[in-house]
Amino acid sequence: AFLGTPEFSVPTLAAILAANHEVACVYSQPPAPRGRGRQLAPSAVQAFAEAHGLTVNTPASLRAPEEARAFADLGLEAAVVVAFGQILTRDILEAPRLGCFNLHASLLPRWRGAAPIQRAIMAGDAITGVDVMQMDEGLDTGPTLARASTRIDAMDTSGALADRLANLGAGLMVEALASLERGEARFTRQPDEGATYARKIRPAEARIRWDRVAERVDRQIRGLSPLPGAWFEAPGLKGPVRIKALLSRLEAGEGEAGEVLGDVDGGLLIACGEGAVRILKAQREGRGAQDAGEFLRGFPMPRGTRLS
RNA sequence: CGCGGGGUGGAGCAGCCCGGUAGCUCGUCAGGCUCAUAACCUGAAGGUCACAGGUUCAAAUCCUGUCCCCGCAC
Repeated sequence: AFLGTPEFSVPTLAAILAANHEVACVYSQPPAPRGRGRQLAPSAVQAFAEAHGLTVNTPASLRAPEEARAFADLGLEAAVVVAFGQILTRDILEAPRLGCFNLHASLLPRWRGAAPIQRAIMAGDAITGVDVMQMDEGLDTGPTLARASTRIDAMDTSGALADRLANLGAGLMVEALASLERGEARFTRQPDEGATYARKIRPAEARIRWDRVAERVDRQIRGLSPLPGAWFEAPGLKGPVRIKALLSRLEAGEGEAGEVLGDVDGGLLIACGEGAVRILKAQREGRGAQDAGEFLRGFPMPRGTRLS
């Protein structure tokens, strides 16, 4: 069985299918009202699975006794879990013969939890990766059996990194399953040392504070891009306008925190508490994302403009 | 029926409230200046103002409906 929900989970499911594994059932979070208009929409995994003719089950909770029984009755060899969104109880974890295996987007034990990709970028990590672990009842604490890593580039965003890790992880999971089938999987207990918790992103964290050092602002922008998007306010014709910064680069520069230092070279240079960042891609409310050059043509922010 | 913003020459925007010459930045083309230039100057081309109805002497602008995009909330 495969358990997953968002876009991040899809490459792994696709890779498992491509490797000719039999997928008895796909579990995903139930369709929820999302987006504008509160339309009921299926998760990315459900949409993909149904398009490939797989059986999809979307229970509100796998804790329900009948759901747990149905899961056990599948008579699984193994279950693959990628960003499913529900905590699995012991009876679920022990139902498949080999157990449940989770793909997690960090180099464990660092960044256990909900938002490992964003947290890694925001913390300025130089390297991150994906781990496959045997799930236990703790939060991302199970013994690992496979790992792949990737560098975090100076201009990486969470979106780009998530794509990379999803694909890296898909291949890694297939390899891990193969080693399990051969009985050659070797498990490594996670050390306690270096464990950190990747707390879910709170809305308040998305607001940019220009009085912080540039490194931190830059990481915040890239770590929260494209979702939820780090934002600030700029003076507009009809009051303050909320602007999301979607891509940035560290740059030299001095000035009052939040002061626009220049708008040349196709990017907005803005002074931080220390140093400066150049915003290369931005989006104002009600509009689409644009490169800095385009953005500034429609929304001029001359040198000296004060941002908050 | 969750709240809100937007669809205007190739790109990005203003104009809409207070109906009546289509404006700005950039790009394109031509010419000029310059040792030279993505710089500067001059000129030109290019728009059924998302779509369909309605009101009006007259609609980008007011009213109704449809399609698409986006922010918040979720």
